[in-house]
Amino acid sequence: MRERRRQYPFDEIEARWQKHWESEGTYRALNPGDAGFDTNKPKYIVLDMFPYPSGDGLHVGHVEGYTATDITARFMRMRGHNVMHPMGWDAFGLPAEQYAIKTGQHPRVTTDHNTGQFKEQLKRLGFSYDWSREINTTDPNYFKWTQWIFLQLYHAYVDEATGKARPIAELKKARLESHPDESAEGCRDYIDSRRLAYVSEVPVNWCPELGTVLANEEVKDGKSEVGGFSVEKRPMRQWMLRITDYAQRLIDELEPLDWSEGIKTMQREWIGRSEGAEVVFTLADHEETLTVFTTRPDTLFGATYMVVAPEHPYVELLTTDKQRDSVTSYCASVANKSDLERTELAKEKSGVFTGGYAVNPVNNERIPVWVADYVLMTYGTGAIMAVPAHDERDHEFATALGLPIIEVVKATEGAEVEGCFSGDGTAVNSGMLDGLATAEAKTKIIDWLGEQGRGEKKVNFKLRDWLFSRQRYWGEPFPIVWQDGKHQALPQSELPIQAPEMDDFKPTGTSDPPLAKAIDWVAYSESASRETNTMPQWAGSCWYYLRFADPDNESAFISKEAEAYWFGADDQAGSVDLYVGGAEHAVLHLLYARFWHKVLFDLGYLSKDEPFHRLVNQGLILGPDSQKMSKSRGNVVNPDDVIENYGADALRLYEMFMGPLEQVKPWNEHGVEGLYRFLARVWRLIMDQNQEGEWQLSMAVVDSAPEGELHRLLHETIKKVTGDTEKMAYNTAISQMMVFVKGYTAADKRPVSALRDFLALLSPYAPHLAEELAEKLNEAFPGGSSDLSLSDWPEFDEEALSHAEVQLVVQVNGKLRDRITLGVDADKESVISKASESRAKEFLEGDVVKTIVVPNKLVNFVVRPRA
RNA sequence: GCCGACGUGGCGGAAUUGGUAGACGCAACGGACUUAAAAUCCGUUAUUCGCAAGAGUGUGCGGGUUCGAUCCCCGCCGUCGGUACCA
Repeated sequence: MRERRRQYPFDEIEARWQKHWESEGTYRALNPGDAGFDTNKPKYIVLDMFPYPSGDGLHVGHVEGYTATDITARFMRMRGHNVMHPMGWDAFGLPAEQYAIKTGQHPRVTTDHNTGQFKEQLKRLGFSYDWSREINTTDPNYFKWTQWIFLQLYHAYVDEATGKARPIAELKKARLESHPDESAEGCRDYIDSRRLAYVSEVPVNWCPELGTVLANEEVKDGKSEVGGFSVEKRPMRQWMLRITDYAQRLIDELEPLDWSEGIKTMQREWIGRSEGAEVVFTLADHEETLTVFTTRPDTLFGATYMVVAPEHPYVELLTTDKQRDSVTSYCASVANKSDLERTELAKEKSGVFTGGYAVNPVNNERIPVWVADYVLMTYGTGAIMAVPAHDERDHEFATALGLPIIEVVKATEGAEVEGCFSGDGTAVNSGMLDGLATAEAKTKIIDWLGEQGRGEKKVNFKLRDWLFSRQRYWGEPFPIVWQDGKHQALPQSELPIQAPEMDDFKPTGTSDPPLAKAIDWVAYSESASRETNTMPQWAGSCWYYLRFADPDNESAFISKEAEAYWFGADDQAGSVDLYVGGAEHAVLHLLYARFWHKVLFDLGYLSKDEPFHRLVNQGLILGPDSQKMSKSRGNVVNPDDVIENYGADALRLYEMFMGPLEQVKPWNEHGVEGLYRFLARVWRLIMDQNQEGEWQLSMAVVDSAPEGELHRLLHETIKKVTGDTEKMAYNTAISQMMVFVKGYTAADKRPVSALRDFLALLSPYAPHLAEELAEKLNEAFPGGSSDLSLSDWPEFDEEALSHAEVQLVVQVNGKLRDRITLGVDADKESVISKASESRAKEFLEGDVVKTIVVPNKLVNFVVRPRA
């Protein structure tokens, strides 16, 4: 291939236009207040999920999503929008830090090198980014505001009455009024317990291999999502963000967004709302009570035992001397298990009897309390009532350990159930509930429990608070110092808090972060020392889309004017008009970003409660072997090679032509060639080679208007490409452009106006070639606009699409028998008469029972053969 | 197990308020141009029977609704993604 002659000079063309766009600032989006800002233009934000600039450079998966957004950005620009299409770098992160540990090279150096390489590669693809808005999460001018947002979280709480965040100062004022006698310390503890950013000593996911803790969302199947290392539970004092206060809103406010149902469902399930009741059990030999959460309070009569989690605070209390040894050793063995062992590998349920008993409030029966690791301390109350007849887990446990099973729900008739029935039915053996359907039984028992003061309705969520600190060097330091064992926020004026220069990035080997080694830095004052944890990588990506609107602002994270214009100018739900990225961020990034956005909205900094209006997830591109691309498989396609051989336009076009954006699809080595040939045909549609082998404008290009078939083909193409580009159905738009080129190549006179319109349609897809050819046309035929990518999108003429005649299908009993041609909108009688004279005639033996005519489409004769 | 998406030629895919299945591209085959090749251009290409005209079959499998089903309904099978003792 390297030796093959180029079919058109894409290398010269592409380099030339990229230089032109850069020097002219062609794709600069203006802010309100900028010279030349046009108030009449509607705004449109097209956003890519910004990349982590890894040392491997750009891969074809990046190119897919970025090309899709680039096409939409260019399309919307041509349709008269002020388009913001920015790019930046999510540059804090593990690989640079690990490289630093290995080589001693500062992560800053690695990061700068990699971002430079990424940017070069992006520019070679001709993406119309507004580079004046470029941001980098590791830039102090950026993370200053990440830290500032953390301070907002720290200084805020959620007001229960409104469900909205408010300044913590308001809470403090109210507290002082309501508890005038409380000690300063007591008040402070109360306030600290309500902050959206708080410190908690809880069992966290500690990954020894990575030397850091991880959020729940970062642990998959008991292993770290990054690297797949094992993770263990370890109690540590860590920063947490109170995302659970937003659980309900994160579900409700998802509704109006233009996201795929699949992603919405994933988020909803992650948040995991479930409705049920809390039931209070008294203990047989103690004053204390044991509260459980259940979604099936109607099965209370079937509760034959209870289970508490091994970490439950009452384990000690409940355990009798006789049982002490076995309980202690059971809890110890559970504590040593990794998450993986406790869930994945635990096929068999295990547990031990504590020796203690609780009393079932509905019948005063004594039921034994067990401790078992199938009950999680982190959900509900960490204790359950076990109804082995109607819960599969309880059933399994009871069966294994020989505990009694009492049926209290009868399945509705007809449905034969095997083993354990966990569906809805009719209550039996349940005293006052007998005969009631499950839903009614639930209501009745909850009311009864309420009257007795033994329980109430309750909603629970699976979502946990967000573990927000990491033991890393290469991340945002917290704007926090510790004094006398208490945390204290640093003032905004001290931001940004920068990490100290260090040579040794290695983990400490303990749970202390590497920053703890910078003794001078940690010593903030004589009595105060700095927080040495850093923020997780998600912090910077939680709000970057906001910063693009006002990237250089030094006095605010975004100006009010820029915020109002870009993020609040219309009434659709969600601010960013189009957001494209991989589905791997369906829960993590999108959940966290929505949470921060809502807090900033509540505090009055933003116009809308949701960040992203329309979300599209691009599908994975597989290797030519239909396997996931990976270095170890050796099936990675490098975009640089493709550009070298076929040009950026061909690469862009091929990736869009492969199939629907959202779909997973394999790379085909020959596929790019097909699109390269198409672009060469476009070139030769307008250019010819003379005898010296030089390219010149084709003699076939004429200054006249298209007529007849050519006219119709043009307008069909405008219509199809416009509609498909709107729908992001880029593959079918490209195929229509191929049809156009085929039709116009066959014509020996090619009207320049039609070619100009076609190049406009092509320009979002193959911007370099389109721009070059438009310029060639302008040189020979004055009157075209000077910058094709900023010209107006062509309009189609509905009249040009009409045909005088139309082909109809003739069917007999639904089978295709012939095709006939008639004038458009021919009346039913003439359609039937012509159809019955067609070749379908010989199949009309028998009685025609019915005749169906679909205007301009088909005729179907329903024939019953004569007996 | 549960949730979601999907299943169409040799391959990527197109077509659905139910109305000509296979657009467009790749690959393959045949031809033109060439000393030859590359590039380019033209043609064929779901499958079975047939010299042909034509006929039969065909959108994962089995049923159903309908004049008519790739599309709607019921039941299976398979692939991919997510999730996993959440009481």
